[in-house]
Amino acid sequence: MEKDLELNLPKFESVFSIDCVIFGFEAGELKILLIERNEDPYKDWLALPGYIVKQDESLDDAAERILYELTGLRGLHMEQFHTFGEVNRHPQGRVITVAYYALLRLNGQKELKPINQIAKKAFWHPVNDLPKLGFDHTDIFKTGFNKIRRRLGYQPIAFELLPEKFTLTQLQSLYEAILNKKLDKRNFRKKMLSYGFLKELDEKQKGVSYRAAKLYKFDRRKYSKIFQNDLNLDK
Amino acid sequence: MEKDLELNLPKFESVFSIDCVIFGFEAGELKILLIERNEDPYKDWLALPGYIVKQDESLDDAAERILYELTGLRGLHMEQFHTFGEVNRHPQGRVITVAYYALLRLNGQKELKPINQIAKKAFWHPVNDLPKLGFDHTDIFKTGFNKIRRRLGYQPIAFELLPEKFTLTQLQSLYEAILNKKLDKRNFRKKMLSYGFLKELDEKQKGVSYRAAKLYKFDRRKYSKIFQNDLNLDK
DNA sequence: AATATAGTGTGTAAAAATTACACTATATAA
DNA sequence: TTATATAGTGTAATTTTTACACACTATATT
Repeated sequence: MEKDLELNLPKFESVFSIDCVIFGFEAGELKILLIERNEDPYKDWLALPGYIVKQDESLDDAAERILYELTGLRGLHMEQFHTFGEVNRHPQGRVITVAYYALLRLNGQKELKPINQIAKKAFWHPVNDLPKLGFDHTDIFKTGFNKIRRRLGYQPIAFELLPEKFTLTQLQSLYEAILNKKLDKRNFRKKMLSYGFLKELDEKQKGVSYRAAKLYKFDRRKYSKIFQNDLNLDK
Repeated sequence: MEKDLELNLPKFESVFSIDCVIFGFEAGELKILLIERNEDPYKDWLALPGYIVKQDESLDDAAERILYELTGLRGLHMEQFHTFGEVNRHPQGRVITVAYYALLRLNGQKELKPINQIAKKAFWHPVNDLPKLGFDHTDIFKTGFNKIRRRLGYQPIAFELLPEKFTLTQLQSLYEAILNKKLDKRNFRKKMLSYGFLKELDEKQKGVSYRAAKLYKFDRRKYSKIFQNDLNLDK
């Protein structure tokens, strides 16, 4: 940690903050939401969107507010995944941070506009080839990425990253991006369809210069029914 | 939350604490470590072992210290599993708590002796039929129990609860206790042995009034090798 | 010494899930 | 019309999971 970052800044005794690891998927590529900081410490550095929790708000509420203020995004379903509490992780003193993640569909992205002045700008960056980040945010990102990779196996998180209507190839390439490996097309389709929670639509892809693929959507009702059975009808 | 608990106590603005959900297994029964509090708020109530983190210690260090001071236990491998941060979860003000879990073998338990005066006593209590706990500790316990239930499927946590040498029946009844369902004996053994990380010893159970079972131990080296392969040699 | 008791230890066949693998179909662009 | 780029499809072999019942053995009891 750069020691000169500490100069002339107030000291914290006991503060909690939130940091957000927000994934997006676009053009077959998995991305993460970063800000350029406009405030010390780490002014002008790239970092995860994150800030201090207020006295009278829950962690979940703080996460939603902070993400909104720094990036203009709101209404995401975020979940905490780890709390980082090393003594010297923040140059101004003792700050522990609760890290949240969310997944977001990036179809035809509106510009990201920070609401307050803490962030100079907010933007999407591919998860591969991530730049150096302020604080311990590189660690936080890595921990979060491992978490969603795990979660992909037993929770329907992929659909949060796709447009409402998607092709099976899009779904597969998302899985491949998160798991970082190639999957077999026929086996992937067989398996996904066998779950029974994908609804085939009477519609096809448009605007492509090759055979258009069928569109599907995720049927959350059916998913819940199946998932509940898994939990309750245990033998 | 009982409002009169707030009377005459100092107010906290911003404090972090640790709470510990420690599981033990004894006589076929899964237990959890509780204390009887000797300090307001919730004086004389039962609660999870937990207390406030100091300025100059990491969360992991705090967890170890606090568990030791309240119960006399130390050297456990603890891991955080969730952070609880509702605004009013603590009657004295804003306290967020990072919850940790650990698993412990209870073979021929030495008495539990709190080191400082925060806890009147510490004791093991069966996880079924849990009494009412102070703060939001019942929620914390439930969240922790669900976590280890999940983790049982992909991490070798069961062995932390058993003595070094154990029988397959003991292992099975531990799985049954955590998962809260009966398993098939032959299938369970076949599967466990097929992993190849259980080492059969040249030794048998002693002091039982029936055919003595073979003893096994968990071979962590072999486990690591297998587990690493799972992670790296992905197709 | 015989017997009761209580838990140990073992095998197989059927069903289900997973894997590996390659070609035809179709939409658009040139 | 032809080139190109992706969509869409089936099967056999292998592996994993499931369901299921009885003989064995050490001790305790009579």
